[in-house]
Amino acid sequence: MDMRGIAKIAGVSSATVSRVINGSNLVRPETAERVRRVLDETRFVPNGSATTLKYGRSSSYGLIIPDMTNPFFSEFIRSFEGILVARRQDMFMALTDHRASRMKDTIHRMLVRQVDGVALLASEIETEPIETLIRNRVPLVTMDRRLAGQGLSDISINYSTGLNEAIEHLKSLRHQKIGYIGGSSGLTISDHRIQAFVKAMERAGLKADPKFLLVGNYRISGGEAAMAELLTRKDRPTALIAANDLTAIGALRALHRAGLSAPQDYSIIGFDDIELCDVLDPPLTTIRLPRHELAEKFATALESSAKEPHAPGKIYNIKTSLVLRTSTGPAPKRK
Amino acid sequence: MDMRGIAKIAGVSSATVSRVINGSNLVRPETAERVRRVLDETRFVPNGSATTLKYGRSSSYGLIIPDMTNPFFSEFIRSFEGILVARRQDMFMALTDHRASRMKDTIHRMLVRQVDGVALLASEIETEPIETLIRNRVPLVTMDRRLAGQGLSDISINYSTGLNEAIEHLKSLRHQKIGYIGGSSGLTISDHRIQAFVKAMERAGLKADPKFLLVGNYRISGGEAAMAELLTRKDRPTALIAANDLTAIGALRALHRAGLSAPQDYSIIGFDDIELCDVLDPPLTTIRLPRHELAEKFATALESSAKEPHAPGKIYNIKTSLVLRTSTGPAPKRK
DNA sequence: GTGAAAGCGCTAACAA
DNA sequence: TTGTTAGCGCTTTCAC
Repeated sequence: MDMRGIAKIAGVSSATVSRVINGSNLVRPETAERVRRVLDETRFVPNGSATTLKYGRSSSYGLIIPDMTNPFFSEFIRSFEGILVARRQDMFMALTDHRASRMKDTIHRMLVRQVDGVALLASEIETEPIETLIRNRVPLVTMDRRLAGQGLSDISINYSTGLNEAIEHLKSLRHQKIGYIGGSSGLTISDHRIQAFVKAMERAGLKADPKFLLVGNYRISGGEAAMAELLTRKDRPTALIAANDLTAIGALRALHRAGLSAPQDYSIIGFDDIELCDVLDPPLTTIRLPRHELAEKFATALESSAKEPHAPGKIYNIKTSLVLRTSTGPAPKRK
Repeated sequence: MDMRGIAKIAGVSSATVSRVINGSNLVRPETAERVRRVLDETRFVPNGSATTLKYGRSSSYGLIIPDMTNPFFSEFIRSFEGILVARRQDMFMALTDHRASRMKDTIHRMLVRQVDGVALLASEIETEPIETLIRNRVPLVTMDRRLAGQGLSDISINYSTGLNEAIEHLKSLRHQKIGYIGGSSGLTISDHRIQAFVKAMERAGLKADPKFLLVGNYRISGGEAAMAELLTRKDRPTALIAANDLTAIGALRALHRAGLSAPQDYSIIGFDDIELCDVLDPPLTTIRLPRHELAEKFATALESSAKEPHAPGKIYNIKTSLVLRTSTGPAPKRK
């Protein structure tokens, strides 16, 4: 059943049916009512691809995520999807599994689908797919690339607010040697995080000892390996900040396996504030990156670029803040 | 740029361009080559909505998930997405947040998008949205409803295999009183699980004491509350099987809070085998529901229904099995 | 206030 | 082997 069918039953033209469906006010109320009744009775479902073809817009957005396994992303998706539904928009989702090579194909598929914009949360980004989007005039919003341009916006993360709080907190607990377990090397987002850490340390008048800057992989395994390696050393920090919560959980595990515990032996601070933090033992002190706000900024940025394709993109900022739980405590008195 | 534009540059008609893109072999190789060069040079992206409109199929599927927070679903999505990508199909994702009321709108949006089928993993299912899909001839695949029909298939879970193993395992550790913490009440999937538990107990010659059949909510909170309540009683089981891993994790937490631990004081078995199980303390013995296989069956079922809309749907079966870790041990000797 | 008709970009039947 | 053309279902001028 199409609009012509509805039109025939209701004794009007398909133009009128279209007007009724789209809430145009140049239809006589009685006519509209008659059409609406037929629409209901037949449970009419319009063909979206015809609308998209005609209209040039699909009212759907593409979402590209590196990794479903990280709860940070699943929690983001939940918020993002909720916001889109409220705006009557749909979501195409694609996963890159951290492989930049997957991106090209993914972007192509989204272009074919005529998405009105793309939210890109993966950090493994090459310039080519981005140029492809720009060339096709499809707005793109990225996370923490700190670059904007025509049809290109970014949600930049202000790590300093949370990190300053975190380091002040540790300092007040008499920690002097504070280490950092970073994310995968080679990603700009990892660079941003570690730079922010070093800067926050300096600001607090502490030394960010290069020996205490370890590398992880944003997963539990990376945090566990880094902490385990650290425990084999003689000279060690008394507190650690991790690049994300999974990394911190890994560090906690390594501690546990070594018969140690937080916060008695080490203070551990994560980053993200995934729901799991609250359920851990000990509950994880962490730097919160507000997911719902992040999702809202993505949606806002996408929509405004989609509406005004010629307006330049913007850089949006999002603050982080410390969430105190019990994985941090006074520095142990050691030799 | 559309196919007509490409055609003009290459000096052919748009039909030929279409043939080249779709790999038709009735194009002279030289012509095809010339067209392909233009396609590359202009980085042509076809308009998928036109194809969908013409063709009546969108090569995309809808996926409806109740809850991103449960890692079981995120792990499923990862597999499912991978399978679809390999088949050059896309995925529309929608979340119901466990509310049946959201389903109607969700299904409607998917119909508008002309999806070729819907994978429905939510358990809160009313008949109306299902009928809507059938009426519109869109194949539907559900999980553990154990119902099939025209355009309707189901992936049924064989709980018995895993549960029998689990209960034999507990029995061999001298557990006699085995309890069960179920999922949300009122869902058929919860009924299937508890019935399978009772049956497996009987099969092992043990009594499934109704007092030891508790209710949870498939989340950590439900498992924790149920276990906490259990601990206030005098007469208690020595082992517990949970309706999913999150429930088991909750039970573990409650134990821990009460100063008890698994497997010394209680043996705990989960269900699903999410990745987290391996990282818990203690690592959780659980009944594995193989996610990748589940995703493959969904994809297979969808594709075969989409290809042959008139063939009747099928019921696919999927087995479960016990994964031994260390949250289970010998029954403690008590009074 | 309503209808007729063109056209969005693609594909497939038919013609050449 | 290639081109012409109709039409998928919708929206939107432009006439009436």
